[in-house]
Amino acid sequence: MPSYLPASIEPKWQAFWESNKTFKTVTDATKPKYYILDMFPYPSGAGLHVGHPEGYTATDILARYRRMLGFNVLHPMGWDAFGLPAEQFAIETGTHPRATTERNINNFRRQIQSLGFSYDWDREVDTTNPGYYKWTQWIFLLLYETWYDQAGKRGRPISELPIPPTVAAEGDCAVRQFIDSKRLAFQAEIPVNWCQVLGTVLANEEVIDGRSERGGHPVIRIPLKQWQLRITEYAERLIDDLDLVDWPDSVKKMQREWIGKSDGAEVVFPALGPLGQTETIRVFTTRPDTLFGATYMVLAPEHPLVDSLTYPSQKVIVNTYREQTSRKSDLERTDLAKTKTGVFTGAFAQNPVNGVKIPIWIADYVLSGYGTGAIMAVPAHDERDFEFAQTFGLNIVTVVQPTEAWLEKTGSTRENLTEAYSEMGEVIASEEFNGLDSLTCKARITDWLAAKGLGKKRIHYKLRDWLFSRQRYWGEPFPLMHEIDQAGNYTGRIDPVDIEDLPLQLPELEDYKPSGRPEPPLGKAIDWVVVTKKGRSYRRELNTMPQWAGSCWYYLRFIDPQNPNAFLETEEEKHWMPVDLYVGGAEHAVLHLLYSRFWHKLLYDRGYVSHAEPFQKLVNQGMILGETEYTGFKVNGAWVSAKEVDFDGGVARLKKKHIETDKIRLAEEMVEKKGEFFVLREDVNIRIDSRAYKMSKSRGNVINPDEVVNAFGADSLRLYEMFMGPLEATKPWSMRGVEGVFRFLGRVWRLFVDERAESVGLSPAVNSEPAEKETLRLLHKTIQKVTDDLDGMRFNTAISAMMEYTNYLTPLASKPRAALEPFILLLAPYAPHLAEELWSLVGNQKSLAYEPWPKADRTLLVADTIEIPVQIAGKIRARLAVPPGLSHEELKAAALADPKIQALMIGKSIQKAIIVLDKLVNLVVA
RNA sequence: GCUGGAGUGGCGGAAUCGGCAGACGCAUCGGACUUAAAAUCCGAAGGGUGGUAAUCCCCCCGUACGGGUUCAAGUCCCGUCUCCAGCACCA
Repeated sequence: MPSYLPASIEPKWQAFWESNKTFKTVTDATKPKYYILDMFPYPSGAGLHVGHPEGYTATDILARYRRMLGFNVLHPMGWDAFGLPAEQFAIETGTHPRATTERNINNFRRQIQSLGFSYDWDREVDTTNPGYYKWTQWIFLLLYETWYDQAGKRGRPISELPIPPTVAAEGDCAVRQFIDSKRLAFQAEIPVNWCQVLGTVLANEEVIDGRSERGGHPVIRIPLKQWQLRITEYAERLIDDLDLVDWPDSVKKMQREWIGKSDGAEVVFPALGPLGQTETIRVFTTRPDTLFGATYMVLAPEHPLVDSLTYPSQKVIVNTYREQTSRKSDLERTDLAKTKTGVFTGAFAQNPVNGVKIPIWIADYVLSGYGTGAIMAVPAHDERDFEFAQTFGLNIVTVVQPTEAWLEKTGSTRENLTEAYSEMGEVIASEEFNGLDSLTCKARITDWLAAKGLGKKRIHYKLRDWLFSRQRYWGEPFPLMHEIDQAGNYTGRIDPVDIEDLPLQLPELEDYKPSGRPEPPLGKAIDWVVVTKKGRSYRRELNTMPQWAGSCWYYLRFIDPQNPNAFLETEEEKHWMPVDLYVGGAEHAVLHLLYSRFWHKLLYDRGYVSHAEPFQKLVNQGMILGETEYTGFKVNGAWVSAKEVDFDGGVARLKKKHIETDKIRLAEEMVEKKGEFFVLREDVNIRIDSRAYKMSKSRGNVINPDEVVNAFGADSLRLYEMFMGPLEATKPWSMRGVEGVFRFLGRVWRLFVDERAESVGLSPAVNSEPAEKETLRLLHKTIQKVTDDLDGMRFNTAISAMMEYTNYLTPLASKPRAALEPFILLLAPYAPHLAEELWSLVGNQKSLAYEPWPKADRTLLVADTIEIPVQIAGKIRARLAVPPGLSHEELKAAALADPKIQALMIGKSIQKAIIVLDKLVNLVVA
């Protein structure tokens, strides 16, 4: 019985593509290029889950489609294989991370290849391969050898850095320090996020709510000397150049907010210390227009002036407060946001605009890491300051006139606000600035301050420099050496490893466990650490790079993956860049994409790449959830309605009483829908919880693609993932849905193959007779629809169209090749194995991978008759079967000739007739 | 709290520009084929405790909820609710 058996078709064609190098990409300048890229995976030990192939299938379909359209397509795949999980796993199991990484990569490759993606495997890259990380290290050195010219707004070679004469006069050591302080890769002692459990520092971006993004371990702030990358220099361009790319607005917005540009002024407040000394407090404000409303100041508890400004009488209370806050984690500091805390230092500052004396407080709602770590507080116009002023009974002075509507809504008066008025408005109680609108006043007051030397215009960013060093083993070693003198002490001189000595390979280590202290494990590689070069002795830099390093530039290496002499060849770069379409998960909206853009801009400034932005179009695929679960609740064996229960997927508790309830997983047959909710079939008063959850090992709802391929084949998996819904949407898995598309592929198979025959062969119904007019019309309609939907990445509706066409063809006794063969080509990007099999079955020798894409003939799309609904007062009362292309008058006449309409028109007259050609007739009657 | 996105049959979803709501698929039901079952093929189906002898046909209601604009609203406007995601003392 020659039924549709993917298990016999799919491996055959995968082997064919591999041995014929069908998808090997050769740069061809005579064709338009199309670079279509997936976010390469981290090869975890768990293997592929069904979320991975969602994006991969979408890009594969488009890659295959573009090839058929005659594009020179680059579609590569590789591995982001450095990083914490491999190392954690290695530590737990005692296997070397290289071994587990290799095993995981092999498993991922096997799984990905079993899905029939058309990657050019000759271009595979692996970030842990020394041939790859040689160039990661090379780019790091480029950062090290670059300074940012703010005037020219670009990174330039460090050799071009102008040395101020005063520095030059101080000698070589001062010059070296000056240069080091300007490099884009630099060392600084700063408070960093230290994670004890992971034994490493983490970037701000890797810390979520005071815990590590990976593993959720607690993170504390300690000062450490660390390597950083000066991404802040690129802040402005990273914002501005978002205008150049076709990305989802949400991602652009997230990046803009992460960079967090705010425009304002830095203002200087003189303050009187306890010893009679005058200290200068610098604050940053975005609202200099409210300066007259500043009634107190707040320093972050960590602010350097706190000690010298605290009066003896306040010493104890201030020190106690500082100690308390230092013990709080970032998490606790934000969690306790509801009530503001703080203490008075005893000192007063002078408001520079009106000379008023205002008290200086310390409070942990002011962050040491942002702006200057100090603020002028304007309680009338800032919510946080208002709350603080209320708590401690501080003055509130209104300097922007609230609108009447606002005063009424909040029950405030100008003199007595019930909450802060943070809108712009007319400036009042501000002497010479009265009557201006906030925006004008902001500029005027800034100019006024600048003229008096009391302040200046200032732009601040939330973005911090990128903490780039990690105290872990499984990462790229820094290609830097610290000189030591004969006694073994550091001289302060740092030299890069010579380009010809790259890659600087990771040393073999027996024990790569983090020590739990900030000393990196690489220090244990005694022989590796000490180097003598050109008569100088060095100790190597012991930190390794974060996982992001390798993924920052992999899209460039794919263009020229084996090049031993350069990270990529210029002409190749010019041909292929930028990436035309980049598809991946939304979880990389900030981190990976921001870091990559930063590195790309460095390479652009230094002349190694030809575009300012690497990724022209970006699409985030949505998450695939597990199968929908129906959950009922029981207490002491008795059903409880879901409306009585608090349940978010984990523990279920009775509302108010906090009694934990039993959770019962229910089969679909046991529940039914009643109104808005699902209820128990046996007792419709019991409401049931119904939802789909994120796939996770602990929930046990993970779908392994291998199982799906074994049961239904790769084509069914691909097709189902695309048929589920729009690519960007979050959607629940359904194994029955996979079965549905499998049945569809079976129907396609049977269009060609007679299942009742002895062996696989073309069905006798398939013939070379000309196709009927209606068949051709539907074929071309399908071609049109599938093509349009591919261009718009609406894969689900394209598949629907192909299903409809198949449903039309199935009952036909005669199946002309002219109706079938173009259809194989339409299906090919989605179900390539089946399509190749059918293509060869109808007599082709070659793969269809480069067959020209079918073109819709518009002249064949016109139907003989179309149906026109006729409405009376907006309600459909009749349908007309008419030829297309009738005029307004003809349509109106046809509608009025309809017996049903005539019956309804008795005793009525037409007020107005709305006629949309070939669409509808609507009669407004009286 | 702020900022996005979403809410359509039993389920996933479609309706691309304001013009026939529910395409396509799943689940369900009926029929054909079969000794029987599976598979396959053909067909039905939003709801109505509305009219009718009737499965034909007609009528009413229906895109989270309440209003509005329009000849016409899932689609546009105003307000409310719920869910998802991101951000969260950034001065």
